[in-house]
Amino acid sequence: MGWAAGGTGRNVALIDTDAASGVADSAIEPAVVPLAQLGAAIAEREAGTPRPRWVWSDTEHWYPELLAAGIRIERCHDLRLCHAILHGSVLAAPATLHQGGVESSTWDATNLPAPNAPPPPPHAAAALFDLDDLAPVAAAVEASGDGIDGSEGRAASGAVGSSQASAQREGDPADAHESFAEWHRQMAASTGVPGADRLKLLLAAESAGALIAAEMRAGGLPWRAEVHEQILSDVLGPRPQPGALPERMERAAALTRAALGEPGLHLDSQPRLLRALHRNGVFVESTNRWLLREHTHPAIEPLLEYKKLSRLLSANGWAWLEEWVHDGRFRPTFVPGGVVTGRWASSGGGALQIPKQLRAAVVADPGWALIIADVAQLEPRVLAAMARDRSMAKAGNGTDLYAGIVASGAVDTREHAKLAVLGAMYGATTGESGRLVPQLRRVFPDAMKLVDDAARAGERGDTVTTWLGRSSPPPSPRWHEAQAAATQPDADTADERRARQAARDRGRFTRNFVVQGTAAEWSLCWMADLRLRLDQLGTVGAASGAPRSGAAFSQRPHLAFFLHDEIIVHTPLERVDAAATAVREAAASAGRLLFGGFPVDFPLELRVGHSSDEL
DNA sequence: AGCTGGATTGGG
DNA sequence: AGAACCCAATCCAGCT
Repeated sequence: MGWAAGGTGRNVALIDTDAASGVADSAIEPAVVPLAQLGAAIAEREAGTPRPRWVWSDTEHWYPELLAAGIRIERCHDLRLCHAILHGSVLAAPATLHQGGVESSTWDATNLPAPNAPPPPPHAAAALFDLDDLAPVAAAVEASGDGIDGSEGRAASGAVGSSQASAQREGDPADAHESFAEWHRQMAASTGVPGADRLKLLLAAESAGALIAAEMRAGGLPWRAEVHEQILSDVLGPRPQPGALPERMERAAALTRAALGEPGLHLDSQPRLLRALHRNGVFVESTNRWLLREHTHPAIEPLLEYKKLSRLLSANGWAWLEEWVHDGRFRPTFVPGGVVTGRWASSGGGALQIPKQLRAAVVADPGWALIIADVAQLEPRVLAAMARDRSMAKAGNGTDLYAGIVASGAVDTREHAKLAVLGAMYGATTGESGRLVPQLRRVFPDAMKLVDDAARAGERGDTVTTWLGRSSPPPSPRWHEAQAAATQPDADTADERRARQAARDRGRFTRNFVVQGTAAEWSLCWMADLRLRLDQLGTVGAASGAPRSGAAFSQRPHLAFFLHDEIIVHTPLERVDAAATAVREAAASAGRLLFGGFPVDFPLELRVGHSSDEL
């Protein structure tokens, strides 16, 4: 069975996508469930076999409340994220989604054309994570008026009463029918095209990522506030009164001001600080740490100390702790697909920039452990697999790809191997890295051809596409203007220089895009696969007490953190070994999902322990 | 008062 | 040390 859900009012409409398949949209009558009973309705269908794939407008909108009620779902299709992928992808059949003038990369139901794509063939939504998943569920939650009872099969249209409800119906992207129609369009766009399998895998992985992001926020990263506070007081001094600076900062500031002979100097103002430095004979262009370090004035050392402490205080000080850590959990907001390449972004809490200094605050609960796993040299391994470069893949057999590259004879030291590989992926042209790249090109021509081709495509203004089908954005109008200006008869050397510069910049972007984006896809598959494996390990002990926030994770191993190529799993001690095995197996599985039988290793550095500091 | 862009520093 | 790619968060300056 399958269900679509949508809506933001007091009632939620569910469409059985199997029953509705082949039925004209106007004839589809959603089952209406009061919003308060949505959790129970979903939980009931999740308990069945096979479990449905929920199709909904936006995981971020629907899932947190379900999680708070202790309800998890196994799989979904996130229309917003998938629309963004399909809208930009050169692999997707364009007409189905682009028709009607949808320009925004964000799915906006108010701009969508009337559904005109034929209903997908039965089971079209079966995704690669479960080829036997023949039961997509579209869940459309629909705003409607008062007095609707929840009997299945009842027409939602009869429920529209108040003008407020009508207004919500008109423009609500979560509307059941809109969701159902958009789902049809997305299936049409991703079915029967070359590369459909990859695209479907990407849509499934992206949607799983949306579930994981919500679950990680709900589950949280175990964070000991008292350990964090101890670090702060050790480094900054005791917590100051509001408005006052911590002792150590105050001292560093005073020493700096004294050395500069300006007792009233405001150190946080770059222009004023710069002028003061100049007056003291320190002729730096900026207050950048590396520039300052080259000078020997007595103000430099305390100033650098002040800047370091200031950073800790403002980014991860007591205020951060109070805002982001509650009940022993750090709950950042992860933003799947938030970066053009497909990497995740974060919003609030600075989840992607936790300084290593504070890692000691990440401590497992009593009776629990942390599993911290990261992939060694993920991006070059992904590159080797994409390019089917067997020599480079072979260099990555074992644990250290850079050592393997040295063994291949391309370069002489591990440090040079690292510089050469990073230079190849980032497009270095100068410096030591730039000089080493040609040596790599000689030994790994296939891998280098892939990134070089991507760079040339970008320089031409073409889009490039990741392994699973996420395409780079096209060049901006400004970019085209710069290129056009350089080809005019009256173009001067400055025009030409600008155009060449813009082309090269874009070439470096597309060069990196294919590798970074495919690495992000590997990580998504790793996590999505791991999530299902961890769920199969089941809960431990007896669930006790009433459901509370986070109850969905209270007794089971769960993903607690993700950062590009690293994950942290928080697990009951009884499940440590099984969870660690799952982490490894999921990595191997991700490699097979993306690259089939191509012989490429993705070795994990995997540590198990109580505190992330000791690991 | 609120926005934008620059500078800086943390992460991969 | 960095460079070269992708970011977020903070503070400040300068603008409307």
